[in-house]
Amino acid sequence: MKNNNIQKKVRTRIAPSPTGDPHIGTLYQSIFDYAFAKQNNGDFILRIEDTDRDRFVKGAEENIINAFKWAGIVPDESPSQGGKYSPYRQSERLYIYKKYINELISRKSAYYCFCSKERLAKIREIQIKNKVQPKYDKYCLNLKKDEIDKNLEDNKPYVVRLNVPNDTDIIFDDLIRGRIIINTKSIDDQILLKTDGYPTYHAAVVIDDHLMEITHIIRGEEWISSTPKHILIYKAFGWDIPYFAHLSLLRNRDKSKVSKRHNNTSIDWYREEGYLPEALINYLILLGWSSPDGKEIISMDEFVRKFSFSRVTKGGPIFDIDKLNWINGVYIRQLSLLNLKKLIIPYLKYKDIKSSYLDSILKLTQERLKKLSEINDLISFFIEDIDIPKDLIYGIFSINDVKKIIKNIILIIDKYGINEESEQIMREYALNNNYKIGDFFMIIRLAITGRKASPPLLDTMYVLGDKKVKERLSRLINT
RNA sequence: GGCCUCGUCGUCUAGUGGUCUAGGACAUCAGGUUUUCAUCCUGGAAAUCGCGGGUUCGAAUCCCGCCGAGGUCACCA
Repeated sequence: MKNNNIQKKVRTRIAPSPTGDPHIGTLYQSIFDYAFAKQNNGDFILRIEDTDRDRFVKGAEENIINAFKWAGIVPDESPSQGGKYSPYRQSERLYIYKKYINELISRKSAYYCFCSKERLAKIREIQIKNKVQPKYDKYCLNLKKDEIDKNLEDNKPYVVRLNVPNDTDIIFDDLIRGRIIINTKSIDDQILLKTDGYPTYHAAVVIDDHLMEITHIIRGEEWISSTPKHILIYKAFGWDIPYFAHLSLLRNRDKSKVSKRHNNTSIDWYREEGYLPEALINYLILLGWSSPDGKEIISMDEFVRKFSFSRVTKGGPIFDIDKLNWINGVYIRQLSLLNLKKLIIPYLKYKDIKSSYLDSILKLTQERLKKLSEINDLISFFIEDIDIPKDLIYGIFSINDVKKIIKNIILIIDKYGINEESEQIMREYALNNNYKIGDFFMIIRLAITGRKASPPLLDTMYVLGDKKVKERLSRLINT
């Protein structure tokens, strides 16, 4: 394959369609586009592919841009920032496509097609019945010039199709998969311009990628089979063919392409759940690539430095939320108290906690968090009143023992306060009365926190303060 | 169905002819960190390298065939 891109500035792009929520698969692809571009001091471009007016969703573009901003993947050029190759929205580039598609027609690489949908459906039906691959039969390729002119004059609806040569091997060297050969026998005369005047993806993507000087097309595996169409278009124009790299697709548990039915595919969901963007990106990196030193906790900066296509994974990884949770926990634990607090406040349902009180609580909670959204559940007993689980408590000791113990604890706190000394005295008390230490402290924990698991008891009591602690303890024995 | 891609522990992966009785991580199990949970530490179980042939003194690694999974075959991207 002839290629002059080697000396050009590296430029990659991500080209999402504004058809719904910002998709996790889009982010996955973009980290590779971004890393490769940055590694080579190149540019990473965000282009919006909104040529399908039926599936267009209002506000989707803004959501995509915000999701990328959250993830920290900042494009060098995009519809919102602009750039040298504006506009970056395909719907605003219609005049460009028209011009180039007309050029293709004049070069005889493309042709007008006036076939009705009914006729198309019919030949399709026959082909399927005869078990041959459904393909357009090139009927309109042989239209006479005056016929075409008349149809155009009559405003007869038309599309423009790519004239795909018959039985030709299209060869390209994928940066991840090596040489791929696809014969044009399996390729239809792709529509380039739709009746509504919009180009199809295939036309727009090639024209834009060329005009925007994209050198490396890094995208999902689902595009492999249409790559020959794109190559044919590049060749028809006489343009340099960019490098292609096809990433494997993220999978559901059942191995199908990752989808809403089985997974949370919206980037927004991960933000709402309280995944840190750095953790999500780290996880996505791991799914598609392996570090030469085997390191699994890796930042985007490090990825940019170490990335190479040869270490990109070929198999389609199953999205495993358990591992993401682990990574997220690692990142949360690495946060400074100040940063944790800053990040967690949007997730807090308790809005009027004293700052210093929140600090004390967070110190006890940080290493127990896997997701920021877990915070409310984890700290509720510090803030709200609790239900004392009497059944659990009296399942451990008898009512009489419990009353005796609690009374003593209150006495100890009255006398010594909450500190290591008083804890030691509690322990001795338990020992002297032959209470199992674990059980002994468990009933205190249950009485004070309302739950079987909590941060270390002494610390918890200390943060809660002796007034609240005593109030909860007495509530248990007074009812 | 045609074409294309892929196939190592449950999951993500390392591995590019001998150092592989296949290494790491998550999850899981057991123990420890003189009270729970979490963190941390230690250890265990877990992959006949999809299957069958070949090449070779020697194959997860090379070749052939098969099987399985996925993708794609739209006036969607």
